[in-house]
Amino acid sequence: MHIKYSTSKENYLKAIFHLQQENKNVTTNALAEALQTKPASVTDMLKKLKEQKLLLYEKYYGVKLTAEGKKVALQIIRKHRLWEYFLVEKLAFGWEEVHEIAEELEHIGSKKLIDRLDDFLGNPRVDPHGDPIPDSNGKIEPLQQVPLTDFVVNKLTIVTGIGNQSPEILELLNHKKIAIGTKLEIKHRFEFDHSLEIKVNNLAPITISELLARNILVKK
Amino acid sequence: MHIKYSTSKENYLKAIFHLQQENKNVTTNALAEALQTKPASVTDMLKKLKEQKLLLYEKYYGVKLTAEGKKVALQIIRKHRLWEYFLVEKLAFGWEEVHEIAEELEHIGSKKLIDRLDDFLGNPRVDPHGDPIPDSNGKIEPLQQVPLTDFVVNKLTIVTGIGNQSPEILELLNHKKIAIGTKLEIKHRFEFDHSLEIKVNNLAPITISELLARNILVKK
DNA sequence: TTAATTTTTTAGATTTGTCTAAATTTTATT
DNA sequence: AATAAAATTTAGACAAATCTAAAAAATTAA
Repeated sequence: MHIKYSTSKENYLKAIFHLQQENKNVTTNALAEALQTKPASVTDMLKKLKEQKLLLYEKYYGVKLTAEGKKVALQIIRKHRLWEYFLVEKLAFGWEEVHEIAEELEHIGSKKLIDRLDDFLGNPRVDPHGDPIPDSNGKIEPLQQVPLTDFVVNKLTIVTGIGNQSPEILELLNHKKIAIGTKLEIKHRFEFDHSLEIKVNNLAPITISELLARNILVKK
Repeated sequence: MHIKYSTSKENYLKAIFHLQQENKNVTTNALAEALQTKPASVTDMLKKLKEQKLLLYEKYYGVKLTAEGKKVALQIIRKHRLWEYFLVEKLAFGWEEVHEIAEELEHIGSKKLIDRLDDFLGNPRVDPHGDPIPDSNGKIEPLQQVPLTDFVVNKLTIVTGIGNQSPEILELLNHKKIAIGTKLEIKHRFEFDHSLEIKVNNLAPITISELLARNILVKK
């Protein structure tokens, strides 16, 4: 049940889970990129994880987590997000500086520790980045995303998806330097045409149309 | 300055520091025992630590930490004790169950994290076991120890030293199963002859003489 | 549908920390 | 002081995780 996996293996499982989540192909190269390592090392590790029945792997074909692998990944994500919440809420860190520290803390083993921490923090449901925190059993709410048109003014958020995948919208988004993961903040909503003045990555404000805003999905 | 050492190396430095502190000979066997490993492995590691100027080592002679080695050891001890304090005071763990978890947490790198944690906890000066917590610069108060005769009733403590090292007292202590590290609690003080009724390691109470009690040094 | 390119895997090496078994040095005993 | 015992070190091996360079498979392009 509570087998202890190496930090490295835990990181592989987490990276695979995240790639799956984003509907990306979980390729050897993508994993190497995500884990800052070399494709050959990824192949080596996939064979070991398959050995341990944490994932299904047929060479050249790709990878899929087993139920057990998913369970392990979710526990790491739970730990990561609870520690991030702790760092921001209790130790007054900024939300942009906690990721690195949580990358270390997430590999601390004790389940009792993390369940106590969860209670101490008041069982938060989302971390400081707006990502949902899996519960003690690994259950996780789907990411709350809304069209930018429905988001409040003067609150920082992050682009989590694009409503319409046409080349035309992508061209426009590209021109405005908006992509998944970009930080956004609505500064003003113009009632006349419902266009929005927004800050992209904290740069000087720009204006976008309502139609575009309706197709930008943001967190929470 | 802030070189990152492996968990294993940090554990060696900490073990050496503790053995030095207790005025024990820092021998290869003692280290193997403390670290639950084999003497041959200790020799291998000592050569590496010497290489990195964390300690002085002449084969067959023994070991002594350099200033740098001591500094690293004290930072780990600081982290260990602050995390223990956190676990007991904030997460409601019992003081006897936190050591294991702190053994993992003490290897988390960020100095900023530990300084913030220190402030969050109100800069405690001793951990839940009564051991002093080194400050941010590695300064540590000497361990507060008092003769058992001066200790309060009904408060758990730990034997930290023996006042008189004669074979006679050691024979008696041995018979009563009292050694450094043993848990003690005074249950009653008899005014007639100042003898003490005490519990040793939470077993059935026994009685000891004032003379013996004066030679048992306990924490805090 | 071949050929070129990209992706992935294999083979063999390296580093870190560990081990066993044997050799060496130190310490204790007679 | 010689010998026995204990402690320590060396030599050689191993597992985990990584790497480089080369080979193999899959994909893309001509």
